[in-house]
Amino acid sequence: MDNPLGWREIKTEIARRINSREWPPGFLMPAETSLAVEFGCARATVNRAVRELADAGLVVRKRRAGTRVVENPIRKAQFRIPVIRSEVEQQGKLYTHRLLQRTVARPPAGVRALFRLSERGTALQLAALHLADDVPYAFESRWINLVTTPEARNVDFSLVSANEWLVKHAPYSGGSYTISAQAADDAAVDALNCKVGDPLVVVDRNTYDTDLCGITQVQLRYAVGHQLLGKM
Amino acid sequence: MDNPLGWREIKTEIARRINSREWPPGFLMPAETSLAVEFGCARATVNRAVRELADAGLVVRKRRAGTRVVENPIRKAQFRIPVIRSEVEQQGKLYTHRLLQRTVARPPAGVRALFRLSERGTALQLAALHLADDVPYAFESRWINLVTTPEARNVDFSLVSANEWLVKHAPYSGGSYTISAQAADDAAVDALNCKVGDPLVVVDRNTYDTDLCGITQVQLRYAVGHQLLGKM
DNA sequence: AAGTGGTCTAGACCACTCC
DNA sequence: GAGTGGTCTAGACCACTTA
Repeated sequence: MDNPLGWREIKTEIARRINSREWPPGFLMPAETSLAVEFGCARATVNRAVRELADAGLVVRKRRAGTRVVENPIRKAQFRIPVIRSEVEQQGKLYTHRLLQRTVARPPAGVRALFRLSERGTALQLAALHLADDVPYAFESRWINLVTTPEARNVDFSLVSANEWLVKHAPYSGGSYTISAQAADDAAVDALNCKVGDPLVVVDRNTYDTDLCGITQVQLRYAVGHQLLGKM
Repeated sequence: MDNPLGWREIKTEIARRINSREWPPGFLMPAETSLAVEFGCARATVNRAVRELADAGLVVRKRRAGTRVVENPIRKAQFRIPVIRSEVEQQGKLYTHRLLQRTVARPPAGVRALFRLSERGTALQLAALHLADDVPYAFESRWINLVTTPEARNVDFSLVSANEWLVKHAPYSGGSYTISAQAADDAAVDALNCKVGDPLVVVDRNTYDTDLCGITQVQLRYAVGHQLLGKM
């Protein structure tokens, strides 16, 4: 060993051995202590490197059993869900939004379950349009839980978009989403200025607080041709 | 302090303070050393906790400047891109696939650039259909770089799907993808047994080796109604 | 029973950046 | 110059799992 190796270099070197099949799928890697000797560093440094590889899904670690190169690498793709304003402004465009609808109503069963509401419970329903340089960008249909987030009742969502307000004012712990393709219906046609039947990227998103009680449920229908970008 | 606190508990506690607005957006957090004193642990333990929060995008760390609660939390969503076989089998269905086309041809300009080919260079072109319980699941159109992956020329992709083979035999360093919604064209109609114009979820994916030279380019068109699931 | 990874400690040095 | 996070060390104990 010439230089003191950092965890990044060790991680890269191990990743190289895995990619080059020097350590093929299923291979049982040397223990941390052995690697520490090989690389001439402390065990903690190796640990950091291998832990990152485990986070990335390249290896699986088990106490006593050791670290194995994964058989079927399940790649974890990441993509960022920014506030739409940032997304638009990063393209160098002017972001605006329009509140189309705001009512307090009884939500459908799915949302009711998510919010843990009784059959007669109500929630805040919003519809809004996000625009980039005055061109429709995404059409938002949202329910907000007034039990977990009562302050939302008095917010003027024509001034602040619900997304931005919630991000700054609602507690947050996690969420789930689904991406699908749907044909534009009449509401979408009006809002997004497209034709009936046009294929739209649709993102449905649920957000939970720390008790896993639903805070908000939102459906975003993006304008025709929109692409979600990601990395692996 | 009663018990010795682990980094998970510290991470949870700090996340709580951020979610509860006790430490609002933009707030300058105490330094690691202070937190170590408060929590009665070593600085490295606090470091681990705060580093994870930084990875999750809740705080931003800068040397000398300290750690700040982020203003516009950009949530990183993750979703898994498994081998389609696993995806189907996890639903308790029988996975099969059919090779529809296999040619060596001159790829379009986009693929040529990705693979760093000359104008007259060729690559392997595949079309395949993935089925779940004999029902069309996804239609795959793929180009494979025969420079980076020459062994692909002699593989029988009617026996092993290209995805599975590449995952096990091609070096890998990274990739990018885009998700969009597209109307079904004639080819998709034939393969996926749908109607012309039906909205389909389409995933385009590029994969690179360690030199950032393209290995494969693939487009997956999922059957009508397919949803991609993710977590945040 | 033994060997693995998971975690923590107390200390150290360095790189960076703000003052 | 001084204070922050980034990293590394050498050692320790523990939890877990397999043999």
